[in-house]
Amino acid sequence: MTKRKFLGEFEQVVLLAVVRMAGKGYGLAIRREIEENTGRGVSIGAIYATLERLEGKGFVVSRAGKATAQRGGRARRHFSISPDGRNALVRSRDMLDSMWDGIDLESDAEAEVA
Amino acid sequence: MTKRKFLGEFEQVVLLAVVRMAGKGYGLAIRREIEENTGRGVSIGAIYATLERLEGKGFVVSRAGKATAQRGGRARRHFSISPDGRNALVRSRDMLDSMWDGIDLESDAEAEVA
DNA sequence: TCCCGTAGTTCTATTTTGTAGAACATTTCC
DNA sequence: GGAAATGTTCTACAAAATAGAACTACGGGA
Repeated sequence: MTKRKFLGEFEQVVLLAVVRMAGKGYGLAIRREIEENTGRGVSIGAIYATLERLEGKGFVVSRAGKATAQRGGRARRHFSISPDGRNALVRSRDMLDSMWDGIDLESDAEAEVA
Repeated sequence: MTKRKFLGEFEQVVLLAVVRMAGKGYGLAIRREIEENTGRGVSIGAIYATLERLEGKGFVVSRAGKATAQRGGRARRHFSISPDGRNALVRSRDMLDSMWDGIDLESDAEAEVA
């Protein structure tokens, strides 16, 4: 029961997609958002599993959309980020930033050690 | 055997620490580097497991340090990043950056949806 | 010499995350 | 009523994260 202190790699991505969709995000749309923004292909199962976990941790909240919208198909489940989710995102970003700080990978200045 | 396209969250951190240590990094020192930079406490087992995995993927290389150094204790195992590791780091960073692009979590401008 | 302390790495175990895709649900339109 | 469209849930499993005990190896003193 080791409580994690930082978001997983994919959790960050999904949570950011939720933020981007500004409350209008739902499974398929979130997947699209990620694919369009990053070119990264993801399965729908991966999206929901992650969303589910994020909800369990209180980082997102979901609510059922109106069933009868002007289209065919099942009702959407909309997701939005919570204050805790926002904090988690910032914490993860800051942590990574502090590790990146001062690093310049392009300049070939890697020290060699005998 | 689903080949992952991006580094895991902790893999990124460890790999960055390896870069920071500029070839002089080894297990305990890498742990210290992470803890000092981020305040994040990590077990030594976590460090080695990740380093091992990274090496298996060809993202770091390790070489045994001189056994008889001017100190007690076992010989160190030094790690340095590989060109592939550098690419992986950049890819992961860019992917996250593209998701963060345009987002401002501080400004309370989250849309509410009815 | 042998024990102790120090410095490091390995090993063992387990939980959490990440991943895919089939199955299932719900609504519209012919 | 059945097909097509749109979504979500379920099932399974691989990979990553995590902890800490065990083990290894050297130096220094009694």
